[in-house]
Amino acid sequence: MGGARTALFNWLFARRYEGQFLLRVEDTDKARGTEESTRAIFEGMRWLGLDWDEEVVHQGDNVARHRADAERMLANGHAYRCFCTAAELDERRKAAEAGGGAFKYDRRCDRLDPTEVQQRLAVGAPSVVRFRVPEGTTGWTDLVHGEISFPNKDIEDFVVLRTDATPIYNLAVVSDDIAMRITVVMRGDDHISNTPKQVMLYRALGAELPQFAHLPMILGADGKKLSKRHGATAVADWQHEGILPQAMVNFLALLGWSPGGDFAEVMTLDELIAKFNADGLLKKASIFDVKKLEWMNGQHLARMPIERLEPLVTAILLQEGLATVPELAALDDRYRRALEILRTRVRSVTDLAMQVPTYLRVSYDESAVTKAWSTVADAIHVVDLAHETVSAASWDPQAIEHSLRAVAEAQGLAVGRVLGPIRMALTGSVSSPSISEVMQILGRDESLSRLGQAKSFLAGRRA
RNA sequence: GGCGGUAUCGUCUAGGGGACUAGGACGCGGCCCUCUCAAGGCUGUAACACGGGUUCGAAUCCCGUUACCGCUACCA
Repeated sequence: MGGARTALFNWLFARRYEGQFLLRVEDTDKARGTEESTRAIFEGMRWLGLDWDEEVVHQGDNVARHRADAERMLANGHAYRCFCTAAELDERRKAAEAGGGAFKYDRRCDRLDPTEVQQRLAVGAPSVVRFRVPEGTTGWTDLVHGEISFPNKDIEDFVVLRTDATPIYNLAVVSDDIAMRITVVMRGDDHISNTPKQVMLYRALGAELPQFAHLPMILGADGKKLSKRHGATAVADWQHEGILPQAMVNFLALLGWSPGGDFAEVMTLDELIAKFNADGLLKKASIFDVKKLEWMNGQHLARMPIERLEPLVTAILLQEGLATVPELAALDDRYRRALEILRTRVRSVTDLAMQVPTYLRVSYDESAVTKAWSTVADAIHVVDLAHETVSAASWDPQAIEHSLRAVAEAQGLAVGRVLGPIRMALTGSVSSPSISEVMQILGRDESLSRLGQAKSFLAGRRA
């Protein structure tokens, strides 16, 4: 989710200011990224509607340039060869920490005589390339945080090229950003401490600095960084929960960004693009509030064009085996009418789909039966009454409902005592849209048939 | 440990020295509407982390403390 939010902000920023949004897979560390996870990222972005300009760049394809950049720094004095092995460094680190101090590389290889370096290289001694951190302080103006600076003395000479000549993240990123002519870098604020190193690399490589914007993290309900433990953490998980992409985008956009002042929280993508600005970027980490996401989803569910909602519901219905194509076709325009009256009653597309089968067939849930038809004799009486009314009258659900109410009043019964049992007969449930709406969608024949079915069921109960 | 970042209702936030008895949204409670369930309307609950300054005046500026997070790798 954090990655999705970061991508969204980059995308919104690019779209708002008519820039370009570029996607790069940072796979420097072969052990990390798998093909599957990058595919999940692409799919998640597509689902959210975040399209990118230009072809995806794979960092791994640019290793030659990363090396060349390291060589350049070696040549212009911004970097040097270091022959200390990882094991040696480890030992020194441990020793320093045991003494209560912090370890910092002592630059001993920087003091090596040039001929000594040549000799070692000649005999094939393994080495890494280290960046020579200059004196002074390094800072930048962050779009989110304003001025940030670090004393260089707190930064050790860091490795930029490994023993196997593969680049370290910080070098690869800077090298690629320069090559791709990146002007704005928006990323998680866990990168703030990396930034001074990158700033130094830009300078050593003779490149202009991009603008940096460090976005706050997204946390789980417990205030800890979002992880698998928090349940649905991947974009696809929410898709399967029945969350709409536009709701997700809307929700995510408001996590760490605010248009400021009084504003309506439910916004379309276009509205978000129009309002998005760097000023509204917030500094504080925020907690992923599932309840609010669900509310937001309900809002979008109720507002989106019905013709876009329908196919989403159909897909779930078919996939879950809750309905068949002929069944839905038989419903005809009553399908959309059903969706129309149901959409304000649910908060997810899946919940909406679950409601549809009621208009295809009835089934009685035992607990609903005991609740709605608690007294069998009364239930029979009411259902029978309804059956008579429906069959006698001309088909006008509204009028029928009115006459049922009239009957209830005449007999001194609360309206609910009459419509409740009928609702059960019609929908097999204790809750539904209004009786006349339900009858409208079911139609006269189906309504009659369900009333009849309820009569015989209740007769069986009495016996 | 060092360095860096953050700190307003439970949550997301408005606020950028007086307009703040701190506003909105989600959630939660109540009321209205109502055949049920929702939706909708009205309403209640609830916060400036703490301590010092600066100032006539501080949620807003400065300093410190605390808490949380990040970096401190031949991870990204």
